[in-house]
Amino acid sequence: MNGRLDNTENRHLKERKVLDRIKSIPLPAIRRYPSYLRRLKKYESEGVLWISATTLAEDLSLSSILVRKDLACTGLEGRPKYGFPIEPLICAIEKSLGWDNATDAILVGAGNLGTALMGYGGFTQYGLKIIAVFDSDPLKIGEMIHGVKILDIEKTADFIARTKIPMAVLTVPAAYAQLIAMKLSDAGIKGIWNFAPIKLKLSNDVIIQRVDLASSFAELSSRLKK
Amino acid sequence: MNGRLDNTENRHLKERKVLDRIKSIPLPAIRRYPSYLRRLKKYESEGVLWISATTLAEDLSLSSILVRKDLACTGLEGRPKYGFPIEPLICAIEKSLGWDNATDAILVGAGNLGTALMGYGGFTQYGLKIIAVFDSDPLKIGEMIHGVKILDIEKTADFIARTKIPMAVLTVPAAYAQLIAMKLSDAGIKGIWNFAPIKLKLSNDVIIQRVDLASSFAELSSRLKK
DNA sequence: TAGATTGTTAATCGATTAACAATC
DNA sequence: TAGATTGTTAATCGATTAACAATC
Repeated sequence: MNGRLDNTENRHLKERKVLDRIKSIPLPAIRRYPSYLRRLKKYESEGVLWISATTLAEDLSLSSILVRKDLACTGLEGRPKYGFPIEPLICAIEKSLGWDNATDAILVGAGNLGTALMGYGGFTQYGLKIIAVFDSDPLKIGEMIHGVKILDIEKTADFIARTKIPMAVLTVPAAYAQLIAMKLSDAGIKGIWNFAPIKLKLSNDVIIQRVDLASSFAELSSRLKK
Repeated sequence: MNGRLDNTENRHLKERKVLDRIKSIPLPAIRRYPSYLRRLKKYESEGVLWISATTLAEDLSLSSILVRKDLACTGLEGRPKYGFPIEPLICAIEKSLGWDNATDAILVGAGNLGTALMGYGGFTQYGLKIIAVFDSDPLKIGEMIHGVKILDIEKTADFIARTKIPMAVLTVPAAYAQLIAMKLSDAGIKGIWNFAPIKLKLSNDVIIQRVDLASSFAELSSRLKK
């Protein structure tokens, strides 16, 4: 009886701990997760079943303690001497990222950048599924782009409201980005992955993630200068 | 006499200090510089002559102390009560980034992504000047892309060796990225801005800056999950 | 068992924030 | 002068690294 009670309590404690951990995975770890995933999937495809944080760290030129800490954040426990079972580890990381259930998204702007992203292919691996593409060019509307139909950008708001789609990839020219983003926001979008070289100003309940090429180039320039 | 000696010493000390600062500008500051630049240029175009770190910080939703520290790293001194003179401040930041003299670069891979980047326009603002584009597609070779001629990718190594061009923007498909990067490296390229979703492995004297969309999307996913 | 690898607790490091005297 | 803003020195915070007992 006592044993059973202790067990229940233990399980609750453990669940609590896992929850806390999910909430508090440090951002740098989150950013490293995709590179772990890539590597782990490669091992998996080679038939490897177990991997140690030490090995993974070496392959990615990271410190082994860092990798161990990062993996611990997923809540999966490793086995001393063996490391981590690869398949469950992949699942645990994907779950931590929210990549276990594919996120449906729309892509707005079927120009060169939008087309390039559609062709990237890797997106399905990230649990990102583009279910519709929107553009304003009458020549493009109705065409297919990597298996997805291009729809009239005027119908975007309707589409979002109807499908409750949570995410938009924004690849329109900078000059239109703010206006279109506001329409997306009004229609109820939850997150915007913004590729336009503009800082969007929207209500705080829309999450905006910007791909800032200028920052990236600044880093390259300053490293090159040394 | 004494005064003059002191002056010389002072100047040396100051120069020394500036040098130290250049070497040691923290990376996060470097990454914030482009957003400062954008905003400062906007003020400048509006005819504003002086700006305080406080105002700049408010406009960018940053802490004012952070902005003050970042600006201090450029070596430019502000004036209590007035702030910083805009034009010299822009110059100081550009200099810190190495954006004062335009960096010549080539772009390798004239697909959708490469074309999109050529059309971005903002690049000249970053002191990046694409002077040649290379591709393997015979249909593209000889064509113009945003004012730059597309050359045969086979001629890349020659071109680099001849022009001593320091930087390459790599926008080829993932499958070719490593091979092409190795050729660039052998030809003497100093830095590669890598847009292929692949971690390049090159000798350490080539500086590689990767635009990692997976990391960016991971951040968005995890923020959206909360 | 011995040794490698884990998870955890403590130490270090670097960036951000706070406090405040100097100054225009 | 008074008040805003600077530059600098100290405190806080969070991430990385180090140390080490637990364990397969």
